[in-house]
Amino acid sequence: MRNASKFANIFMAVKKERRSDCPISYVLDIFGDKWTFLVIRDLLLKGKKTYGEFANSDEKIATNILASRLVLLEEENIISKEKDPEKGSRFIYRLTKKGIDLLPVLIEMMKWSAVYDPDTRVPKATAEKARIDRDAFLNQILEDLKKNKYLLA
Amino acid sequence: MRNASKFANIFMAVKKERRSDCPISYVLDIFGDKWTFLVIRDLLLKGKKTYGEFANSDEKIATNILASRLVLLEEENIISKEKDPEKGSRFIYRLTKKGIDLLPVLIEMMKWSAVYDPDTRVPKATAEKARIDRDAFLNQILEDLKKNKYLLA
DNA sequence: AAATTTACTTGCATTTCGCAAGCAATGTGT
DNA sequence: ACACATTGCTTGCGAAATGCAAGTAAATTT
Repeated sequence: MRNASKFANIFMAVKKERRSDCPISYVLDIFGDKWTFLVIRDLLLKGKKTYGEFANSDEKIATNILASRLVLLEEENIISKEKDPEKGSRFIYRLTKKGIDLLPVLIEMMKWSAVYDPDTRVPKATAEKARIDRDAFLNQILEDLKKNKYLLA
Repeated sequence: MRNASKFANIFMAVKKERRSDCPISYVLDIFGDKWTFLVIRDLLLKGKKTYGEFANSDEKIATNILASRLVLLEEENIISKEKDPEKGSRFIYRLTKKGIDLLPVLIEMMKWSAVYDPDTRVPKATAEKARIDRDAFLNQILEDLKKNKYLLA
């Protein structure tokens, strides 16, 4: 099958090949830009669920970028997409287990920013709780997720 | 001081303004690309210390990109740079405390990849240890760092 | 003093981003 | 039934970032 890749390039979306077999690089191959992790944040910590809600984030992601990232995240099985049963013109995006399991990464990012961002908006008490008992903090967020409560909502 | 920013633009490097006050966004404003975290990985987990070593990473970063990222990381006080006392044509890059404190983020990325990358190169035993006792795993890496031993070297 | 090592810089083609506008499907009001 | 709004995208295009190859400069070795 010599020209299999050339064939695929013409007729279908082709997964970019990874740059190395390193686990850090695996994450960056998916999340190595300024936007993709923000979508996860919105889903996990802000309770956003629709295209319009993502598009209205504080950071003002461009709609074409947003659309391409949602496709990528769905292809990677990090999010799923379904029609809103209450409104067919709307779609609900959800995190899969693979997506929810990014929470520890986000929490460590938050902890780092809480320490080193001089203008952090992470409240002292929140930073303390995350630092003192990380697992409890993490489980609290997961519990809240089931109840539609969100840390950064 | 009305035209302070215009003034600064002409005569000096200007920090890009942040997109929001969100702690995740703070991290992404610095690390939101496919390369910057790899430099941290090389310093923290591979024991690389020089420009040439970074440039020879598996992922083959372009030298102009590498140079720009090293400048950025130094500006952010995440790394420091000094002449190699044993060879003046060479520079040694080191992580500051702020840089070393990114280790938890890297570890969580590794853990996630160990679970979800079907071709992960993280050994089962390593993944297990990181999962069962994260703090011990983290401290082990920090101890190893002092002895110039590295997890991914 | 020539050759090599090391750390970059420069020029240029390619890719991605970012903004604004447009479009299609569904939903709503009259 | 028909216009208008909402929602989720797509398209076009200028600007910025990336990626590659080649070049430069300082220190080191031979």
